[in-house]
Amino acid sequence: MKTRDRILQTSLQLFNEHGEPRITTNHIADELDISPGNLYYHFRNKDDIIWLLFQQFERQMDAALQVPERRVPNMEDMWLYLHLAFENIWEYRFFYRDLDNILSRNKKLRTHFRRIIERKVNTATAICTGLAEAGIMNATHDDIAALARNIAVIATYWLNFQSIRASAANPRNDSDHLALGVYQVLSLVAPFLKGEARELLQQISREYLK
Amino acid sequence: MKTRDRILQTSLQLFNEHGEPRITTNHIADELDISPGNLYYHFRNKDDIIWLLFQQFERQMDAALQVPERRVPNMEDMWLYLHLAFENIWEYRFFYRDLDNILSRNKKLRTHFRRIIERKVNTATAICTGLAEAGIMNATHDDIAALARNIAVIATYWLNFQSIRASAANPRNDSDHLALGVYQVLSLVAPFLKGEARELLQQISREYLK
DNA sequence: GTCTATATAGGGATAGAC
DNA sequence: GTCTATCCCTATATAGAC
Repeated sequence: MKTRDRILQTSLQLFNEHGEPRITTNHIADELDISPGNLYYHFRNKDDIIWLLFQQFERQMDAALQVPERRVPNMEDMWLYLHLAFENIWEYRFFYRDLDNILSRNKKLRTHFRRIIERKVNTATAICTGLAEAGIMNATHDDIAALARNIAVIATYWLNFQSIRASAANPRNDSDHLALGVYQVLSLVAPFLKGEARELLQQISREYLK
Repeated sequence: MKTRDRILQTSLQLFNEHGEPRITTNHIADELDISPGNLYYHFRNKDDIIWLLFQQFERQMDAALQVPERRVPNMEDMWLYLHLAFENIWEYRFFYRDLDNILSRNKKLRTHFRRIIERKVNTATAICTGLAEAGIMNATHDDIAALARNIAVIATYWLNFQSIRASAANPRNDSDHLALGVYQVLSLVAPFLKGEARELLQQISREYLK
């Protein structure tokens, strides 16, 4: 594996574990048993590393947020869709932990991140509108607008919320947090669904949280 | 006004405006036209200032999160309740901007903040259970549990979410952000309400967002 | 209570040898 | 590509005079 890639990989891991502001370029170099000078041969500065990591994240997120099919999505689609998004966020969670801090240092990154947020809102709106038109969902235009914003907030901050709540006394493993996040988003949508779809969703949720 | 209080006030203002990590003790002293040494006469260190500010916040939040009356809360109660909570968060928003960062530095603060979060969830649960028992709300125990968590997430992170989305091109004033936050939370609750209560809520929301 | 001066430490980043 | 050595800067915090 090339040194450049090892730096990226190790940075991601350390950032996720300890938070980006606490990890210095020296820490990264130490962890890799390379010199700080070597690190600066491969990257201009710390923000450069972060930018590269962000681009990886953005590519995966763009892929995850696509709604490829033309048909109206069903509940299983939504489940899969959310799961992919949450896994991605989990993989690059350092980003979300210090979001304001990181975005305020880098204008380009801020623009791109905002685009991801808008895309979350738009995709959620499109799916819900599709469900409403198909007669599966019962919601007005305003309902859907508010719902889509709430979906985006939960999808963005759920892991942060959990990491504050989670206590050492009552540990859960990582995938539990993701599953609960998906469940929380689905429970936002559920009350707007009509009879059968709603029950199907509850069934999936129960299965999922076991 | 005592120097000690001026330090607290100015710190809060600078933290809110620029973010706590970017404001040093020197910045605070500069802004007040006092020496750094003077600042350290009044406070042991920066975390001491933050802790004092947190205690102010906690006191106000505890007051806001009380559900004093014994009667079942109506929609206007909820509106008022949420509004107080959001105003409080807005006043100490620096805290929420770099939440993980600040909590990871101070264990005592983490414990207390977690308590506030739990209290948000519990109060939301209590109100919803009250509404359900009064026949105003239609929701199972599990519905309410998920709903209360979502309410807490939106109430905690809405302002962060807005500050990322808000663009310089389309400025809104502060109170608009707060109002929209209250609306977002109410729209979480609305679909579980029965006929009249739901319409009353929509009416309040419309009035509120004008 | 307040100031000036300063110690200490750490992070970001570069120069130049190998 | 990689290392060693080092520079600069900034932030926290203290000592001691006034």
